[in-house]
Amino acid sequence: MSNESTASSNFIEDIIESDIRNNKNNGEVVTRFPPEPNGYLHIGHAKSICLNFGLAKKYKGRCHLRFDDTNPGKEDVEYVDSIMEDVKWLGFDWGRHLYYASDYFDRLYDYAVQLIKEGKAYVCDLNADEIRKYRGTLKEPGKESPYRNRSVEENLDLFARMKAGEFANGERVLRAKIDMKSGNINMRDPVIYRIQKSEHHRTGNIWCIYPMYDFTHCLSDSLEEITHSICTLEFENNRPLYDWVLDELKVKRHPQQIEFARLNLNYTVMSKRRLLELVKGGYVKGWDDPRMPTISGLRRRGFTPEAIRDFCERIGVAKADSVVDIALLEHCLREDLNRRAARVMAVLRPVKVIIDNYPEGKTEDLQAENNPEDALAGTRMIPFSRELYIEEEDFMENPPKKYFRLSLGQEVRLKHAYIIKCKRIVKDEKTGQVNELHCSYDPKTKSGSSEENRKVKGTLHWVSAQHAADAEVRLYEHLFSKENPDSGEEDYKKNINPLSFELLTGCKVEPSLLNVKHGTNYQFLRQGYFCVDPDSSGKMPVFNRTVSLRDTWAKIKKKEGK
RNA sequence: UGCCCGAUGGUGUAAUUGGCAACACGUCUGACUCUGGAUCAGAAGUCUCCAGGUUCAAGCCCUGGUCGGGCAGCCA
Repeated sequence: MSNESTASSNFIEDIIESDIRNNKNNGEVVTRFPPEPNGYLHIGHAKSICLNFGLAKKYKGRCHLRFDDTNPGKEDVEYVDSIMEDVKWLGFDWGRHLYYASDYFDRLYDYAVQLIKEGKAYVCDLNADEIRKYRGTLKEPGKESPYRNRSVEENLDLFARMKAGEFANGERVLRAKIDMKSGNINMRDPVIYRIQKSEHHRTGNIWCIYPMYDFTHCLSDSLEEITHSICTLEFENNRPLYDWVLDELKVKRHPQQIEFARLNLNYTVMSKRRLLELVKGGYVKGWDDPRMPTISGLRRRGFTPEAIRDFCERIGVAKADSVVDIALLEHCLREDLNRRAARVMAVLRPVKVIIDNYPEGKTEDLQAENNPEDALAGTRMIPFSRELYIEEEDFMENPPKKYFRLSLGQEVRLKHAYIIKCKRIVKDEKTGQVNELHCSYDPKTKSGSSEENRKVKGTLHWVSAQHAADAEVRLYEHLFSKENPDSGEEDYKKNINPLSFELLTGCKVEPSLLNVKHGTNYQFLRQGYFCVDPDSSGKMPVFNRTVSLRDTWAKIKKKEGK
């Protein structure tokens, strides 16, 4: 596992290295990952997590996990728990540095009082609608609120009464007194506290006023002595406000906010709002639906933390918005799984093969390597007998050229077993469907025996019919059929790929797969990587297709089809 | 005639901070193979958004454009 080290540097590291050279913050590097617990983490968060924890590790600093829980209406412990689980699963450790913005509510309140005392904040009685109107537009400056010049005493009194619960939701807010004519709308006397009489998942009902993001975030960073506060591009316009609050309050540590471009992936949607909608609307089976780009979805799909970290490393960090090709994610996954997943044989769409010249009732145990990429993975025995299953698509009555698989009169090797030749087809009289393939085998061609080293073009996977276990297999593809499903012209939900999920029952797998541990990754030979779903039981193993193998034959077919 | 940010092969990032544009994914060839997997070898593809300027030298600096993104929650 050497997927760190020599990746080329990015502009954030340049800034940090320069800060270290100048002994800024005494050369300390402290970062944080600050999720709001209002949804599940997704691969875009993974980029931020890898960045923040990675930076802390690289520069021997630390990275905090802080829940930005200032909006009780939308937040929930369910999300807190899942976020912690996901960060841990990704392989990061915040140690004792677990924080909640809600832990700072008292201090934040004191800071607000300080601002009021210095005449830099005021209680405003305008309602939300009026505030919007006074704010002006992108092109026109705003107007000052009629409540802007209240006395400090009156502001103090009103703010205390807001806290005491004397007013209804929305009746008053606390605003920073900055500049209603600023070109940056965030600076037009932003609201920093609002009344919200709802129960908070951690502080219960003791607060009925809650601080806004712009006030909370910078001060939380400062309180935790963060040095580099890394966030996504949409907060660029908030940076002047971030700096304003810290400057006016004259805090000891003033972290530097640095923005980077969030991750976008083609064939998927990433916004929390969209993901929530997919879950709540029943378009997927939950936050951990294997088609979701959530960490829990990827985990259930069979992704490994290593693959995700490697991906985050490779995509880099920059300020230009971009869309990463999902093929890169899949590449990282295959690369990791290739060296760790045990090979097994599973027939997804079985067709029966009868080897006429193989003795009835005979069973042989054949040795099979578990992973050709890993000598330490060892071998196992798999049973072979007269009746087998092979993959439906591995036989064609009228094969096109370059078809290396089984057809009438043609030979193929059965992996780890013998070379067989197809002699006769038994079809259903009515449907014409192939029921049985009668073959002969050549006893001299047993795998491992050196006498007969005849080469055949094709090698198939198979399972012994009497020994095979039944299994359920769930096939997944991209959730959306368009590269950019949410481009705006149409409802993104119209672009959901109807083939993104396919359920296969009656699959036949080798007996070693009967009692397997949830989450284990396997490679089904010639098919792809699959992992054991939590729905799996000792009676009926259930596998999710994580990702298919690279398939040159499929590519050839596709090309010729066009 | 608001403010802020960005632009380098198809995609994502680099470029010793001003020195003959590189890496990865993808694509295409070929070799090898008891996985049409993996691996190996190779190829095509960017004259760095445009126009000026500074300089012996510009993807990097300056000026002006063009195009793209973000901002008008009592969300974060």
